[in-house]
Amino acid sequence: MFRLLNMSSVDDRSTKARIRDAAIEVFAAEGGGATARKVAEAAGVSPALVIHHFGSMDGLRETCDAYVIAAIHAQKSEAMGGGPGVDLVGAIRSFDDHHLPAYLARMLAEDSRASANLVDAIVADAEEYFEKGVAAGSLRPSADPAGRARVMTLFSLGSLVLHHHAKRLLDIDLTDPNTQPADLVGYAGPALEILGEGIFTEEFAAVARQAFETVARETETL
Amino acid sequence: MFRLLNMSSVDDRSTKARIRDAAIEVFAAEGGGATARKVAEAAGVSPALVIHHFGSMDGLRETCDAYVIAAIHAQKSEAMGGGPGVDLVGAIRSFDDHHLPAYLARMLAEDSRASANLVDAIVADAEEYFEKGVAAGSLRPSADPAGRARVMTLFSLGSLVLHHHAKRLLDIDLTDPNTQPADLVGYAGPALEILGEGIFTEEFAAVARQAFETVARETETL
DNA sequence: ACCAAGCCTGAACAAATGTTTAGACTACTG
DNA sequence: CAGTAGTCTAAACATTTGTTCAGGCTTGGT
Repeated sequence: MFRLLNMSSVDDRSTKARIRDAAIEVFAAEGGGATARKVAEAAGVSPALVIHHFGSMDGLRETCDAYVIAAIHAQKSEAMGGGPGVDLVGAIRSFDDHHLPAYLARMLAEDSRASANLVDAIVADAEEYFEKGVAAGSLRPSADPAGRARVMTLFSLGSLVLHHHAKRLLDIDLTDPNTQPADLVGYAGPALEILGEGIFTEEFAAVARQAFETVARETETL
Repeated sequence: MFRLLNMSSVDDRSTKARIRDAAIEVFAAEGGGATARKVAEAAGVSPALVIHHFGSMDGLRETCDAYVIAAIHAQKSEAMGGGPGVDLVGAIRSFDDHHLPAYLARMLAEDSRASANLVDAIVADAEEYFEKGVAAGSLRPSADPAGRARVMTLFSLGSLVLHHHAKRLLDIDLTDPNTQPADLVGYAGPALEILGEGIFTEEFAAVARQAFETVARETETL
């Protein structure tokens, strides 16, 4: 009854979009425990309408997945433009919607095709960007550029997935777009140190690498 | 009916232990979608018995959490003895039970008190071990030892949580205890490079650090 | 041989789930 | 104004969930 009033003055999103956003919020908060009724309540509609618009809960899930993936791809080019380039978490954090990074964190921890495709795309971007970094002289060349990009992506996204622990350990909310750079000191400081000079001494790194290669070769010939 | 025969010749675990192990397997595979009936089927018992032994599904979950935590603490001292020390994933991978690392990965992604306590304990160990590494000359000293240990733990555990992606990207199963060192080349190689010398060039690391500190200080004084 | 105790199951239960149905209300179209 | 399409809800549906109940089977003690 107040639909027109509400839509024009308060919320210009379509009902379908409002349900989708509510679903992202609920999925982010409750994970697998999200139900059609919880989503409906969060969106202020009936459970039946949720199904009506998305066919099924699986359909809703797929829509949410596709939406966050699209949002990431839209943000990507912008995020890739400035900054140090390796600050993947920072790029993800800079979404308009607060609940999107948390949804993404849940999504990454699952073994779905959607998350696989997304990670593959992120890795491809990282690889390309690392290449530019090397050419520009900001990144060291690597003996295995593709592998380095992959492992670095695992590190970065892993931190995002563990954002609850990051919050507790470092008092930093990696999913909050309102976090200021100053608040990131606890994470960015050590990360910058690790990625700037490593953590191994040169002697130990050499020894470890050699030991590793030896073991690898031994096992290979078995 | 064949209970005694089975127990003595094939499986000497108590029925309760068998249910617990089956539960770990199901939880690891299905996550939140694990049900009492699936656990019962995996254990070869009735759903009623699952509840009889553990009171409720929550009770079963708590028992499983406590069990893997105990297993980790038991493994810890052994794992800390040899190896490079930073190879947290390797230590976790070396469990007897194949499904334990996968269960752990699921557990870490959740915001439970059990996972918080576990991560805190792992961080404490890492901190202590890093200290020894610095003293022994294998690890560089850090401007923020505690922070470095925390961020490194996030990197390591994050890779474990994302083991599905690691498997796809690097063809490595971080949860499989049977993985040979040679199979880890794709992960350990880049990781060793990153942690050995960093990824930033010295010039860029200096610039980034300075830029970061400036921004942090600016925001602070606002 | 009897009894008590523990292990275990099949059947049933209430609650919650995703989904369907029937219909009310609104808005646009001829 | 009639009608048609779209939006939305209340109620009901079948299914699945965790859990309970009553009782059968085996074991061990006396």
